[in-house]
Amino acid sequence: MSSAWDRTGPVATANRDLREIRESELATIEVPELTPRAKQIIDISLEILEEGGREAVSMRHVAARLGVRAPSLYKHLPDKQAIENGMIAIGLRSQGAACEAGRASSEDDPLWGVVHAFRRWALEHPHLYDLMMAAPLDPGPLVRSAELTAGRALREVMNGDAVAALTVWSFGHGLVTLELCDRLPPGSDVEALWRHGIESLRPD
Amino acid sequence: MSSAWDRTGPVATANRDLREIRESELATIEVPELTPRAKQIIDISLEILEEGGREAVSMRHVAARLGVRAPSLYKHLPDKQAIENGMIAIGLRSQGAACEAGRASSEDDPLWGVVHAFRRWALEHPHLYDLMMAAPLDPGPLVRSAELTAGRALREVMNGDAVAALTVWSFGHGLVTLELCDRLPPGSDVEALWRHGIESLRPD
DNA sequence: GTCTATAGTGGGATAGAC
DNA sequence: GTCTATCCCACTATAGAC
Repeated sequence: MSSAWDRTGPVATANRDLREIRESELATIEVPELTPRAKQIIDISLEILEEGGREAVSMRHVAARLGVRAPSLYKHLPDKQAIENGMIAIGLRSQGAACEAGRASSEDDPLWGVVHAFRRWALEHPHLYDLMMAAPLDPGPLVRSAELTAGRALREVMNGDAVAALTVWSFGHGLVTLELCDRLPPGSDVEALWRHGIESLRPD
Repeated sequence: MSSAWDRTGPVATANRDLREIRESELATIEVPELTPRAKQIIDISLEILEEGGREAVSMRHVAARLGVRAPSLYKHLPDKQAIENGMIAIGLRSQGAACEAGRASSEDDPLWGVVHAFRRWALEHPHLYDLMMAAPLDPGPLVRSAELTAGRALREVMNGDAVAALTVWSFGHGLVTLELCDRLPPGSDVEALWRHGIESLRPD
């Protein structure tokens, strides 16, 4: 069974740029430990989310798939928000790892490697992407450290240029959202949109 | 199902002038009339939405603000989806009108006029923007015609270039969404992000 | 066109027994 | 750690009286 808690390795930082700022914060965060049972509950919730979307995740459904009753969950997690935060943290780390892998596997064009991985991950996890992106993030250490991990590959590949990196992120987030919501005109050449956007925003 | 989609057919829009395609479809759509009472219900729902977000809009709340009971609403509208479609249609038309006004009031740089109006409208109507963009649109004529109206100014200002227009839309939608969800790093120069993105994506 | 009454379904969460 | 029982909440929607 694949561990949803995989992390990406450390990244070398060079100058005083966005990379260094984020890395230094990441180093100060202590992520609280979850019990094995709590992790299991979150993994099961994730399965239900990816199958049925956000509304499918209820304490009753999660408990049922675990073979217990809903009240039992409260012995392991304080409330439903804790489950959601756990799912979001896993999603952010998974997305970050995918982008990092895309960067590493595309040495000649690492930006495109990251972007392609970003898009693929979102299309493969539409409901998790929705959960991750639809609301402000919980400021707690669990989610916060995962958030910093998620953007690492893009920051790296944009050489820590904050404006350039956030601009590419905005474009990619917007386009993948339109794709997921089926909002592009029928017959649109989606690949051409990605190419045009990224080539226009690529740093010189 | 979708009579509006069927009129256009699966046309590849990528290499054609998006203006003509959309305008010709818009001309064929007959928007169904709503009774005055139905319009009033939708307007009240819109007030509640803008104040309290999507979850605040329930048949009970809408009815309460109208001074009636929830079951009475069903004499004027078939179900809750009809209310949501009405709100979405109003939102799309309002956004389109704002962008059109922005274009007209910025003769020297109409693209920037549209983009600025787009951003301002979204920041002023965050919950309505969320409702409009968070899910696939109902294919019926009411929403469909409003959708075509919404993108008119941007299509015009991009000279009907579908790829360029949709790329700018993706960027703008992504960035304004990140703004609304408070997902940009603290201290980000948001204006700089808009400038950098739009100037990079602006057609020559 | 509005009302009362209600069906039917779902949700999060707690208390206390075992 | 799990259970039963329960609370209280919310929601969409329908039937039928007035």
